Amino acid sequence: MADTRQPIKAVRGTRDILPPDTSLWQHVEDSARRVFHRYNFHEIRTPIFEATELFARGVGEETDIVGKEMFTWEDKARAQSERSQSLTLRPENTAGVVRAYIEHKLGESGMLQKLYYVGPQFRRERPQKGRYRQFYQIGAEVLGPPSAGSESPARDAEVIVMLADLLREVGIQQWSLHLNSVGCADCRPKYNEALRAALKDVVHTMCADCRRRAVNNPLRVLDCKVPEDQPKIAALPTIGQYLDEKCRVHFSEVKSILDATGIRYDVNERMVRGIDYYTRTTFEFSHGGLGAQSALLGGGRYDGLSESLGGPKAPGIGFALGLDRFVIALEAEGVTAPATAPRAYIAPLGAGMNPEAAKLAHELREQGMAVEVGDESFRLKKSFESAERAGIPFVVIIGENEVKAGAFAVKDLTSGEQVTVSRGEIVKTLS
RNA sequence: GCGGCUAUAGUUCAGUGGUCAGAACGCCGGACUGUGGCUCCGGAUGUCGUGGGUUCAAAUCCCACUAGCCGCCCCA
Repeated sequence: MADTRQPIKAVRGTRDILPPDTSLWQHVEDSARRVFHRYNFHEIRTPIFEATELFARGVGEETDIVGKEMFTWEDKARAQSERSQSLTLRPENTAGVVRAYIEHKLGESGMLQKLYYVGPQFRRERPQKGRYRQFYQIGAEVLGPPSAGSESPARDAEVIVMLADLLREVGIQQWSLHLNSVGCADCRPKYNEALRAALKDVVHTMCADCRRRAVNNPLRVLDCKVPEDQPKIAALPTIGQYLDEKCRVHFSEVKSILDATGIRYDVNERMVRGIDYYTRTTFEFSHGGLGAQSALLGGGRYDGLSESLGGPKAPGIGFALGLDRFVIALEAEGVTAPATAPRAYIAPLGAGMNPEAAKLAHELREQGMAVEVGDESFRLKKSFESAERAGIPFVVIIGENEVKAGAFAVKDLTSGEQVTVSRGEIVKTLS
């Protein structure tokens, strides 16, 4: 038997989010839902765990996420009717959404699907500020058959504009948008080849990290922060030079729409994304003051994902926003959630007054008013202090005098004024 | 997964070998027996992260573990 005095703690990389922090989280979630609905997005809820195969095929076998960061277990068969299978806590939600799109044949409607989700994701990384093993994302996906317009650069731009709206709505001001195109299945391999060829000549003069990246993932070399390497990196070929005609046109139309809507962005040809499925447009909104985890949200187009999961052709674009980091950014900018306190504190005074207080509280709550109730054992001073501390503007006293008179004493804590009102007038007095 | 820093009251922290571990804020009680904010008085804060070791003696030194933070990798 374990020592029962030893309290059990939240496991590494997980945490509790408590009030009043939760109200800031709700502020972000409520804002997101509001903004998304303006853009005609609808919520989808997919399972928190899926077949491991989904992420292996969707996110990419070679990615860090799939290679070393997934919570995976073998779910053993316990009955003849069950089969054993490998399951994984979702490390991201796009694969699950596309799986659902395919499974429910949403493309058959011929309509563009505009879906958003809110929920926990799981990655087994080293925890840090703004990086947790259970973290929360808000994301959205636009996908559908090409005939529904899913391939249009207008979709890319609309998603990005929506995010700028969300940032404004929520109150984040110090953001920057980084934009890139990573090309398609035709032109990206050509760029990769060119990059490898160029690196062959200079990589031996670069830092140890770069020498390793040049072999594993040449695109990552572009991310290097070592000052001495910068001139060499600047001389490497850029993806822009290798985009084919269609990709180039697509990218320039995305930019035109952003220009038309007044969204500021930097084209960053060195921006590399960690998930295999991205094609053409990729983007990232970042925020200062987040330290090593500066990315607030990121996304991009994934024209081949549905097919790689065995589905129909269904080009799409989406993003994921890290709520944990988003909230840190909000705090850094001093954004606070609108305060919510009950309207009145009902203070029963003296033995036998609890039922009277409960009766009044119930009547007020039935009419939609939020109220808090003290206890007949409290001295009045304690009731007033409790109301004061909770930010409740009115105290309603119910004692012997009030019951005899058939009225309540109502004190406005802001003005200090106290009046006596009948049961029938109390709602008006408190409103 | 790698490197570094850290862990003492609810919170922010002081305390680097020697009576029973401290401050501020917060909390509780009283002055004020049915009236908050200000003031004054009093009180409790705690297996000093966990487990070992060294020592006559450990919050303090050593080791391991756990957790957090910073950076790397990577990423939301």
